[in-house]
Amino acid sequence: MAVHAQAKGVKATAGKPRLEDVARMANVSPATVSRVLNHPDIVRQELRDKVSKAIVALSYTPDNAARALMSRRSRTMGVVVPTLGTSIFAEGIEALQSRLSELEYTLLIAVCQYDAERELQEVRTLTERGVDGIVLVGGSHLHETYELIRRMQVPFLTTYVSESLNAVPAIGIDNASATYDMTRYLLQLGHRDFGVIANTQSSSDRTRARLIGIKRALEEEGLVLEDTRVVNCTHSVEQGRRGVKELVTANPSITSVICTTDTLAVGALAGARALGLRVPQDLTITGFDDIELAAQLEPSLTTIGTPAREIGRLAADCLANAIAGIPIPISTALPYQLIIRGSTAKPRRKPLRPPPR
Amino acid sequence: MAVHAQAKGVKATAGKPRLEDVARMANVSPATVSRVLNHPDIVRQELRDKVSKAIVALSYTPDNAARALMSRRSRTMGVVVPTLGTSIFAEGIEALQSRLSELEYTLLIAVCQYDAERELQEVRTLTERGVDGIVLVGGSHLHETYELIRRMQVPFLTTYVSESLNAVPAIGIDNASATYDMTRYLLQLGHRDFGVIANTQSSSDRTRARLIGIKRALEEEGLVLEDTRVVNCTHSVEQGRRGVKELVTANPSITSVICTTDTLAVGALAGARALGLRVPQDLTITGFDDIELAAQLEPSLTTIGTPAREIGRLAADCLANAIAGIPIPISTALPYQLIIRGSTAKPRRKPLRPPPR
DNA sequence: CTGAAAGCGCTTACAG
DNA sequence: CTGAAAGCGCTTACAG
Repeated sequence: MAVHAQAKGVKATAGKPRLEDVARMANVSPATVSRVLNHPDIVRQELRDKVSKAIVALSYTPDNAARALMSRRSRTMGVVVPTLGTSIFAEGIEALQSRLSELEYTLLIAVCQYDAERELQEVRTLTERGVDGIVLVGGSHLHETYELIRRMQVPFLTTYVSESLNAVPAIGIDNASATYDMTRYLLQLGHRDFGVIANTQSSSDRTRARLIGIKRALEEEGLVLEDTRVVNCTHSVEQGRRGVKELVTANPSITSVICTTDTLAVGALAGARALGLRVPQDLTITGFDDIELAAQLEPSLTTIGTPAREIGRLAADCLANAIAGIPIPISTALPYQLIIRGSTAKPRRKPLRPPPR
Repeated sequence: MAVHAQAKGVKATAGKPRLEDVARMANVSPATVSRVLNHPDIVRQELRDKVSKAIVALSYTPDNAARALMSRRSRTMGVVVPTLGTSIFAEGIEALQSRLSELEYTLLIAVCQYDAERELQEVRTLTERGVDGIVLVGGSHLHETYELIRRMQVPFLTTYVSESLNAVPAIGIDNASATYDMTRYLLQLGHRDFGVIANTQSSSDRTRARLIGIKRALEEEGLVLEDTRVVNCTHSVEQGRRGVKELVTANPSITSVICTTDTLAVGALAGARALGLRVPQDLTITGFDDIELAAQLEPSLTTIGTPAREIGRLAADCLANAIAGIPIPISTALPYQLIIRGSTAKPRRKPLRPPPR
């Protein structure tokens, strides 16, 4: 008992100051200190000043755990992204965090490596940590993930796609429309003989939408994209490199290769080079995302620009609004950009020489 | 009063189950449920099973705010990075988060854009959120930042540099030694006439160390790096582009340009191209970091590889260990790699033509 | 090994 | 406008 009391005594002097310490110093009740912190307008000026002084004097900061316990609000949001290695996700997160910081929220981040099970696990952790809102990427998630978040009764939105699924608000771009535009541009250049490299193994909904856009544009011209013209793969530079070889070997008449991401296109560029093909003279190659690298490559990459920062910033605002009772628009379609650079040109006239070596 | 009671009744059925609900269902005291959760070994098997079943039946998850309030542990770590736009930081964060997740910690992330004031502000937020540990990048931080963290009495470490400052444990590489090796390699190729592009405006300690390494190697050969040979700039591709023009214009005899980061080197490569200079035939250019882009450029970039993933993973382990009472080594120097690619060659024989256009 | 009780540091009806 | 009191959902000495 005596020991306990002493321990408490030590704590009071050495430990972090508590609300009570501020109250004592300012000669008011703890309730008043709390009010100064949370609803300053309902406290008389005089007391407000006394309390403020005491807070500064003790350099008091409220304990967030206690605060969260009472208010049922952690002032923390959670996000799960497939990876940070792609600059559009890195940029989006950066903007999300910056904006949240301005709104006085912190950001809990998790990476799932394009693995839906892992995403569920991370979402579970986030909900257990009591986040006030959740941001995911894309529209394909495990059923349990949706359920879990719904049970939490927490604002939730999906990013990088504009199409809402399962009534979850979405902020992003119309992927199908973007690849449709890209394909129309290539058709206008005169291309009729296409190959596609698509990371269908992962992030399935965005890739699927991108494939749909390509096919729609081709069909309008009476062209059909045969299965042999589509390489399905995972998401890596290496897969792009392999993909272009596969396509050109199987279909030497191909003049244009559409990749569903820039990462794949970077690989395709390298693969074309390895085959002795000049881009864009011998082969046109396009990407999607406009990663930082795209403009710096030789040739620079024709691609679709995604407004990643804008997505992140908007996501932050929408979550904060939702908590304040303002509903999140079910679908927010942001403008994308068709960025024409050096990797696209009119189709070559002559057939391809058989690959050297 | 009646209303209040009713509200409570509703809550008990509709809201999240609490520890007490589990206890009631399992016919034990709340204390026992808590023990099953935290110290299962001191609970009799039979009760343990009953409690476990009740937990599953109610799909109970403990409230972290309450838990944190009692245990003084949030099971959350915090990290502040200069940016996520550089792949080495993105990779490091990814590895840090993955490992923390395995250790059942969550990660609060903040970005400071190379701004020390902003870093302090974000650290302040992290400490107020009650993180159990903090990771920063590099060794140059505001005095207040160190003080703040010290007061928090929370494990703290610095990453990407191996040199410990202010007694803060460091995990990273020896930057000076890395650029020393790089410079020696260039000297061995025959270069004697150097220029340097350095982002001295930001992340000062790492850049400073890198400059020191360069100068040490040169001095050993009796060479001096004059001030006109060093372009001081901020961190962007554009600055690298500008830097190389400045250097070559002022000193046409330069044969080799050392950049303190890959981002600058990417700009330098583009700048050289714009000047009509071939790399590496006319000009040798080197970077630092081995960002993803480095291998894909044309020419590919000679650079220093930093073990970012390893740094992140180790940081997670060290923080967790520190909480368990195992002290963090004051300095952990990880191996870097000199990666020789296509942007470096022997110096040209002839003087540079005056820049075309 | 288990339960009753106190308490972590706050917030917010309630009563003045 | 302010204070005394209850309580948020847990954990952990303490006593059995």
